[in-house]
Amino acid sequence: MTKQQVVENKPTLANTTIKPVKSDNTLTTNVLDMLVTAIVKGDIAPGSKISEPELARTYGMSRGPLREAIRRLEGLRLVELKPNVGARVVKLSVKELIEIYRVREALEGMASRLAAQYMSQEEIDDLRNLLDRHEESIEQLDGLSYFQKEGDLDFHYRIVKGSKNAKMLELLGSDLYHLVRMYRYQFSVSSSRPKRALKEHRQIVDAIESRDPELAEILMRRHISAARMNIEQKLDIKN
Amino acid sequence: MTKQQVVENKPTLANTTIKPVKSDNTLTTNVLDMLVTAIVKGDIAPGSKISEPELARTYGMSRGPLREAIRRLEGLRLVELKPNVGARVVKLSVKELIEIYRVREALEGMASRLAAQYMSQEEIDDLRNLLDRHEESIEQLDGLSYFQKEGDLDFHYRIVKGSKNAKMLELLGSDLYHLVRMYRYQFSVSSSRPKRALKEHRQIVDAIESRDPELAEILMRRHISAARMNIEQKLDIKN
DNA sequence: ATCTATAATATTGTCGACAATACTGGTTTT
DNA sequence: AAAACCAGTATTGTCGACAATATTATAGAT
Repeated sequence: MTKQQVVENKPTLANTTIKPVKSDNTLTTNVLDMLVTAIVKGDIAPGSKISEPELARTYGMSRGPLREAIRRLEGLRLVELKPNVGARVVKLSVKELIEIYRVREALEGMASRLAAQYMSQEEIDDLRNLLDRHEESIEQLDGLSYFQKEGDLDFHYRIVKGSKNAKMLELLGSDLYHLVRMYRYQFSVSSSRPKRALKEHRQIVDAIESRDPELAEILMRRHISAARMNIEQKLDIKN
Repeated sequence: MTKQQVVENKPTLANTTIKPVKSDNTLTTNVLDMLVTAIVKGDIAPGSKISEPELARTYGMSRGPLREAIRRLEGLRLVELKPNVGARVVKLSVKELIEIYRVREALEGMASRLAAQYMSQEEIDDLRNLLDRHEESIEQLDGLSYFQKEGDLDFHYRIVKGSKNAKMLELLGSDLYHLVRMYRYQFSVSSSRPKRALKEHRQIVDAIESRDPELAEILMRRHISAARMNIEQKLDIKN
């Protein structure tokens, strides 16, 4: 009888969208996971320095694997490395956040276009279910924070997956969404018009189900563009 | 008196567009640069396994820094890591290449749009000079290989830089262009209609100089889309 | 002879120690 | 008092050795 992992199937935890729940047994990957969530949730402050000796003591391991994990964090754009000095957690300015939204507009617009061609009917149905659950969450305000923090990205992630373009999934999943989530935790984004957003989500799904790539792309671009302008307007004063 | 490694300063030609020629004195970054060019140029075969002991012997260093470099290579998507097994050089299928071109279409389309807004007149002039040089290269066939292998990406890189969007530059520069170059070396891409491409490049610059974001995006998307279809047509048979 | 199981080998994972560089505080100089 | 210099300390960079895992080779069974 092997160590058959019973991976629980609850598909709504915070990190399900980003990485599968397999707990690797190498120290590097373990500490990497921990550091990712710690950084995204702000437990390690943005802009703060990452001390190898301190972390090694904290996690009870040697510096070797830790350093490797840090090099991987750099690949995820969550820390910045300076030779002979060390790693600092990225501190995202509003300017950078805006940049990310421009990238998302381009990338997810294309993803929607492709999803309109390649997404299966089953995936579309699932997506509609997801949106129904989001609607409930919005009605009763308790689940509201979930929807805003993670649920929204869930939707976007599924569209990208529906594009069947692995490279796009990789770029968004491992480079950008981490940063977006980090931002949301950091500024504890109050709400960017949840009902309006939900409506836009539904329109996008409609376009996809109609197999209208052109429209799907346009709607997604508008949707993300609107979110960007919302941020600009809300945060333009404090750099 | 310690074993002060004298690292030679050869400014690895191929990667000039991508990263500035600062020769860091840390072993990890040095070997990283070497490995990047070795992989991109195919000196290390696609799909082949990366042996830590072997490379350590080759470069005369210990496995520690080497492992860190490999972790960074993973961030650049040039190798794939499997725990307890090791790293393999990515082997790009035509399918993945097509995916990359779809991503480029989206991303660089947006980059062109932004460049039409933010590129300085000086940058535009430089760009025109670059295209003139490309034209010469095409006339006399000797420089032709340069234009096709590196010059083309030079053009695209400058557009992206002109967008003033650091995140986009990061994604394209460190994630995608390496792979595109790798592909070109690998398949020694005979030529994708150099004269036609040059003409399209000029049209794009025109649109940027006219400060017409809409048109700049459309032209760039068409340009990349055409390149993609060219590849599809040329390579669709063999997987 | 093919397949399975076990042993030998090689490779990856991890650790602690030392060297090289950056940072900190205090002293000296103007 | 401000700036420059210097010593002491802490952190990062590198190394070689050992442990854990995977791969290969050998031996045995059907």
